[in-house]
Amino acid sequence: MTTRPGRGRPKASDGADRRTALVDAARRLFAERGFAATSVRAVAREAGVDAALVSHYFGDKQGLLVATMALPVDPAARIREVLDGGRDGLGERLVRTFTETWDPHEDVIAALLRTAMTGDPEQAPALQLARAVLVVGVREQLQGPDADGRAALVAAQVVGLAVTRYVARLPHVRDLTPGDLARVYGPAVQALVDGN
Amino acid sequence: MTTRPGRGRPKASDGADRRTALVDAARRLFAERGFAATSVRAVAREAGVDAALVSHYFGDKQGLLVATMALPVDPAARIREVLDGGRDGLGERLVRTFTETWDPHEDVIAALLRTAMTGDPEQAPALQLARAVLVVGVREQLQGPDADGRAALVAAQVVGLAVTRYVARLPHVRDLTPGDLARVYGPAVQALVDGN
DNA sequence: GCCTATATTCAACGCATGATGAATATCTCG
DNA sequence: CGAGATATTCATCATGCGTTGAATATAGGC
Repeated sequence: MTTRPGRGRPKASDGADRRTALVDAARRLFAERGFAATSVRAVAREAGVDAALVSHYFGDKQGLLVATMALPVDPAARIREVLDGGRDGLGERLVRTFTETWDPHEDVIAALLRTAMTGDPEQAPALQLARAVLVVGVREQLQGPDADGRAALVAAQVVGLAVTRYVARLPHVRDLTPGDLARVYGPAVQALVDGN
Repeated sequence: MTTRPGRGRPKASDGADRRTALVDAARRLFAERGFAATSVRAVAREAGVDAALVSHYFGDKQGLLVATMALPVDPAARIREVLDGGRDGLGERLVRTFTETWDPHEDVIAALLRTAMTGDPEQAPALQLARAVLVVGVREQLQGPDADGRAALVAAQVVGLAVTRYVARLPHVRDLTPGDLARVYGPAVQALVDGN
C-alpha cells in the first residue's frame, strides 16, 4: 500500500520519508506552474500527505520554496574553477562544465530559472550570487574594448543555453551532449571572450 | 480629479479610456509579479477602476492576459525579413533587428517571456510560432555539420539576449544600444551561423 | 513500561480570490 | 425627447487559499 490514513506517527516499517516527498513534489509543481500558481494543498496532495505537514516542516509556503531551491552543488565554486583555466578555451570549458554540472539537477535548475524570472527579484539570492560571480569573474579575464558588455553577453549566452535546454526544452539544444554543446556552442562563447 | 466614483457611464469629458488603462496596468503587474500572483482586483485598483470591469471587457482573467499579450508588431514578418538578407552578416542583422523592434515594447516582451516560462505551454502560442519561424528559418540558411544544433543554439542566443535585456535587466546588456549590441554580440551569433 | 519528543492527520479559522447579476448613469441614434 | 445600448459600480457568491491548534499514534530514552 502507498497510502497511510489516520493520524499519528507512522510505523517505522512504513519507511516513506514524507519530508523529502514534499520537497520533490514541490520542485516538480513549482517548476511546472510557478510558485504563486502552486498551492500548498496541491503539493501535499501530490506527495500523498496532509497540507499541514508543510507548516510543520517548513514553517510556511515560502520555507518550502527555500527548501526546494537548495542546490546540491555550489555553483560559485564551479565557476571559479572554470575561470582559473585562463582565457584560452574558456568558452568551451564554460559550456561543458555548466551543462555537466547542471544536467543531473535539471529540475532544480529549471525551478530556479522560473522563479527567478517570475518571483520577487530578491527571492532568488542564489541567482544573484551566480550572476555576480559569473559576470565579474568573466569580466576579469577580458581585455580590449567593450569588455564589460562582452562579459555580460557571455552571461546572456549561458542564460540562453540554460533556459532553452532546461525550461523550454528546445529540440537539439535539449538533446546534445555536454561534449557536443562545448564543441558547437563553445566557439560562439569564445568569440565574445576574445572580442572578435 | 483622477477618481470618478459612483456608478453609471462616465461623462464624455472624463476622457479616460478605462479599457486600455486596465490592459496597461495588467501588463505592468503581470510582468512584475507573474500572471498567477497578480489578482484581478490588484489590476483594477492599479487602473483606478472596479474589478468587475475585467469581466465586462475581457470575460475573465485569462481574457485579460490575452489582451495583454497582443503584440504590436508581427514577429514572424520581421524574422523573415532578416533571413532574406542571406548568410552574410546574419548575426548582426538578427541582433540589431530584434532589439530595435522589441525595445519599444519591452514590457510586452518581458510579460511574454515570463508567462511562456511559467504558464501552460499552449497558453503562449505567439512564442511557439516565433520559435518555429526563427529556428526553422535560420536552419534553412545553414550548411555544414551540426546545422540543426547550430540553428537551435542561435535561438538560444536570442533567448538569452531577450531574457537578460528585458526580464533580468542585466547591467550592460540592458544599457547597450541596438547598434552596439549588433557590433559586439553579432559576431558571436555569426560564429554559429558560419559554423566556426 | 512510562514519558517525552516527533510525525501525522483533522477540523476549523479568516481572508482573498474570480465571477455574477442587478442597479445606475451617460451616450447615441431616431 | 425617448429608447436602447453601453459603461461603470456595487453587493454578493462560492471556492480555495495559507495557516493554526488540537488530537492521535508511534518512536526512543530512561
